[in-house]
Amino acid sequence: MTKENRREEKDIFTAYLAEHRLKRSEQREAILEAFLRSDRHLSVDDLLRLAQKRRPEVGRTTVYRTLKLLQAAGLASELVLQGETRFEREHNRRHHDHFICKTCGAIFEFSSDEIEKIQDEVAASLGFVIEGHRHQIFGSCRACVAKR
Amino acid sequence: MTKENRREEKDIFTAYLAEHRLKRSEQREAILEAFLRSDRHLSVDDLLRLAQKRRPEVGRTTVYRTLKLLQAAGLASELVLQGETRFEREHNRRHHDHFICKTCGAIFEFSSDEIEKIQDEVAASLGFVIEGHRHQIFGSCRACVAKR
DNA sequence: GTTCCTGCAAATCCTTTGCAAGTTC
DNA sequence: GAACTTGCAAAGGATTTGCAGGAAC
Repeated sequence: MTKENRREEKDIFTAYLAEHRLKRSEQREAILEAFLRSDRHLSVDDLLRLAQKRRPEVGRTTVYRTLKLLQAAGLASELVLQGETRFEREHNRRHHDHFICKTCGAIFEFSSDEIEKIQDEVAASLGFVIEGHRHQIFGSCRACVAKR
Repeated sequence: MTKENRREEKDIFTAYLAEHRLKRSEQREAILEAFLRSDRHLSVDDLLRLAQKRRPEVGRTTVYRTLKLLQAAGLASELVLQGETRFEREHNRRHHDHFICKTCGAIFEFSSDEIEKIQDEVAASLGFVIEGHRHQIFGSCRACVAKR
């Protein structure tokens, strides 16, 4: 992620804090910075470790609390993959779903307009109004298949 | 679910127990019976309550343990919907995915060969071998939309 | 009789909350 | 200085595990 993009998301966070009469803090900055710099799907522990590299005194509780703020600000979203809770960037990202390699644990993203379209049709035929969805595929990735 | 089908699944469970040198028990029977009689997506508590109607002494621990056995025997599968763990019958059922109404909490099942097909194509184009998937849609169901 | 099951209580794991001390505005 | 934030420790909720007594084979 480029520095300019991080700037944009930091500005959004600053605006979010101001709007809700919340305060900035070294911990929140460190957590957000670590979150933005990583392009992976982070667990709370991952993020705690990354944030602590910068500021060793950051506590796990603060990571949980800051993640809630980031979600409320539209910067992060939570996903549960194979029973594990993880977080990814949300702002300015196209909707996508996930493919998880059960062998190496890698997470890939995919998206298909076609699938979305059919999904909409299926929902419409049942009278449903869609607010969101989650689509996860499990299996083995190219590299792991090749190794066998 | 018909009596004959329940018979079939009970036989499978009996065979599973025999094969693994495990024993039958009143509790396991009561839990399986309750599980099969219900066509809903059950939480552990739901199942505990249902099983206790028949045998009040069934404990929560046994429900957890029996559900593990049912999954291993291919009779039950676990799904996590909106953060809640639930179980549904698995044997002889066509693959399907879930639509969850956020307003009334109802769970509907859907399936689309077209979606599966495109999903396979997407996976193939990335070199993935699919072992399974989970596809959930959230929104409002027909009844809840009509009420507004 | 041996092996497996059960329920309870205790232990775990993950996440949230209460609180006193420290920061930000 | 008032209001917010932090980390710790404690509390919560869901699930698992150790164990002594009971049931199945």
